[in-house]
Amino acid sequence: MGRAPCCSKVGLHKGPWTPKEDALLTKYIQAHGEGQWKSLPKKAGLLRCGKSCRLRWMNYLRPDIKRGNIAPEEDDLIIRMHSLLGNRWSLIAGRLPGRTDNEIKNYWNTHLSKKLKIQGTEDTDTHKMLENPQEEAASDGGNNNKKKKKKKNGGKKNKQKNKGKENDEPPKTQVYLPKPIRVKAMYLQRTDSNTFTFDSNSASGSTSQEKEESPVTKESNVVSEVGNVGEESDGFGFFSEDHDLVNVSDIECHSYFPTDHGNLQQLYEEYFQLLNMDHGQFELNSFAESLLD
DNA sequence: AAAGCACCCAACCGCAGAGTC
DNA sequence: TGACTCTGCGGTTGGGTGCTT
Repeated sequence: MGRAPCCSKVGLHKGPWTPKEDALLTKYIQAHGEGQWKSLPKKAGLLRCGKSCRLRWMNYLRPDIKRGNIAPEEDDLIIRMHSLLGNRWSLIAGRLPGRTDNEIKNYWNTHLSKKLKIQGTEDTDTHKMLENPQEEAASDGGNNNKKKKKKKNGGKKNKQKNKGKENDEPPKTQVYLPKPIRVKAMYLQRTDSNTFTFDSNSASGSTSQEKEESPVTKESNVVSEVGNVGEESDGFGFFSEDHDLVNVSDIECHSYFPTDHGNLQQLYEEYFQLLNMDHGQFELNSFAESLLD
């Protein structure tokens, strides 16, 4: 596998984006849609590498980005999802509408890992919730070699929150695979009539992992005691009814995402059950197996 | 007031999977 | 089949900002 030349190319800008660059990128994507990142900078008149453009769009400029103020329920979900999935930020982000993997990663590194370390509720190396927090915290020795800077007293801005709900999960008898929903940018596609459309198929997930998951999508929508996470068979109602393109003008981003704690809780429960089920009973698909690594 | 420290987060880097030729 | 490109992911860095001393 070769590596595409990227920012090492001479003459390309690096570092913080200027408002002008943001405007150029946004304008281009609104006109032509996402994708073709390699050629996008040139076409958009940007002196950036495609990778940088993609990152800027995905993590900052996308219209459905929800910035700042991680809600307590999101905070809680991140912690528990991390205990199940480890550092699979994109998967975790996929369950937190409007949040990017980068944001969650940053939030984890700056807030949550610290918090859990102090609370001793998770082994930050194995990502498993600890049964005996005190012992584990003691054995850890308080070293975190990955951090380039030592924190004093665990950080002055560290916000402690009362959790204590890790063992609240009621026993479930049925297991359902989580819906492989990846909340992505609204894929704006130009149509012949010069109107923009939302490509629901692309938006449902296009990463390599989601592609693996896709065969599960249908099966995972079986009616469950856990509760149907979304509406109809669309998961979060992200698709139009006929799974065809819909006019972007009809879309309001916030209305397509689960925002209440109940849905986030359901999502977590799906993962939780998946990871706790008896492997012998089921033939796990590749997605499920990947979660169990 | 200013120097040093700690924190936050946008952005970069390198790797790897998938697709294409 | 292998080389190459495109894309996405996770780890890491470094500059800006605010707090402490």
